[in-house]
Amino acid sequence: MELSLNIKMNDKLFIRNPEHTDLGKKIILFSIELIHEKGFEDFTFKKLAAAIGTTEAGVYRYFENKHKLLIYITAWYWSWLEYRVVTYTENILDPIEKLRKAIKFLATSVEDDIRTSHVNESILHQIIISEGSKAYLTKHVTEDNQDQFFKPYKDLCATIGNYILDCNPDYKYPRSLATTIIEMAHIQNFFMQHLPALTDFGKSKSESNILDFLEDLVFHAIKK
Amino acid sequence: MELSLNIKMNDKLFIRNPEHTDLGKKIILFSIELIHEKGFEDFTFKKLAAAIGTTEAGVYRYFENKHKLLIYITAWYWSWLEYRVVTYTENILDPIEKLRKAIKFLATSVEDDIRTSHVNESILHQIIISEGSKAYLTKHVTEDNQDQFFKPYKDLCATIGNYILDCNPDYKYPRSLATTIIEMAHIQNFFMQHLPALTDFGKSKSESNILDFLEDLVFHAIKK
DNA sequence: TCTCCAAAGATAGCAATACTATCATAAATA
DNA sequence: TATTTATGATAGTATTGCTATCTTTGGAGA
Repeated sequence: MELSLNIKMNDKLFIRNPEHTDLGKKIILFSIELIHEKGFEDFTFKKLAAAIGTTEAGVYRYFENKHKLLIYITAWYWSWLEYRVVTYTENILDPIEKLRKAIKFLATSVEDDIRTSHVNESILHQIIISEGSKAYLTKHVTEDNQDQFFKPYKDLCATIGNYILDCNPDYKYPRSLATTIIEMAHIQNFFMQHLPALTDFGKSKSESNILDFLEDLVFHAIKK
Repeated sequence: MELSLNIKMNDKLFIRNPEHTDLGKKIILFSIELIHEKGFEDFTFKKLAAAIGTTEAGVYRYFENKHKLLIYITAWYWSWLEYRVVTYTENILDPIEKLRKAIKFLATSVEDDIRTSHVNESILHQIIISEGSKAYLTKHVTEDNQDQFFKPYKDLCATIGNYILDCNPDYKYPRSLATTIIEMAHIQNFFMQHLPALTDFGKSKSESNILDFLEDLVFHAIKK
């Protein structure tokens, strides 16, 4: 039996749907590798084309520019992550345990998901940490938002926000706490790796410490 | 009486010290305006030179590239902010009140500081929110860190971390909580302005709500 | 007052980036 | 078999991100 997982993407993000063709899938696969290797600023469609063995024009047939491609892969990540969080927590009845498990999904590295052959989730997670916020930190965030590019992130935020409300219906900041968990999971991870003086995890450099910090933060915040 | 405030900057950040000349000060002043107006990606030294009335080569005599200039202005901001936090909280004896005041400084917009004629702090604050993290979200963060470019941020983080420990010496994550306050003050502000569904402040769009959220978060976290 | 020297202006040039356009060809489909 | 559709191959253009060189100017020291 062959598993496969398909995520429906906003079709304003691309010119031609990369999931529909071999070249399209290669563009996704190699762009994740190349952005991870060079960083988003040094990543170009020309280099991507060379890595794939196609031409620059070939890539431009799929994506308008590299920023749209970044939004595409970050949106894909949020969709995939929410799918995982929901799937793996749906049979947990205790809301505290449910939220705890969700935090774990948000704050922990992932193995490559074999159901998605054209995406390496492990590297993608690293990209989200280092480059993810560049998807929305732009002057055109409002137009991009009107085109619903950030809906997957918002959906995840709403889901986690509801988990928080299930623990404490009176808590006043469920969405802001949800984004705090998500953003801090990434930022503390980046700081731990590259600017350890900005964290308390410099010595061990272990993800489990970030998890402890976030759990401590969240469960104190929502304590009745 | 004329006030003036001078912040000593890491001299690896520039080729020629911009504080020493008229043109240098103009570069700082106009770059803050232009980055705010166009966003960092669309900001170029050519456009900056045109805005100032000098030439591209003129700007390159002060800064190696636009990324060094971004690090310069963010580092300046962190130094200036720490100076303010320390100055305006040093006579508060109650550690809880001291931390509360510090959070207010971190999470609230500023008026232009008249003691620094070549910097508009109010616009600078907006830049830090939208572009600040791009200073360290690069592939060369490690080299930049070795050159001590992020020391002002680390110093601020250590200061706030100590305020936290003054409230509760047993709290296990003072630095991570400090960066959480600082980063979330900015991210929640950005989300409130541009992606309100990611926060609980979309309706009022008021900074005081962010402040309430952060205070609630911090004082629950460090409660003995 | 002269000199000289640092700062700035003026201009040129070059490789890379970020695209757009056109034409040919191969494979899939009707 | 005709005709879309995807890709390949190639060219071209404006802008970006620099570096280099030569000239001018305005003050500080002799």
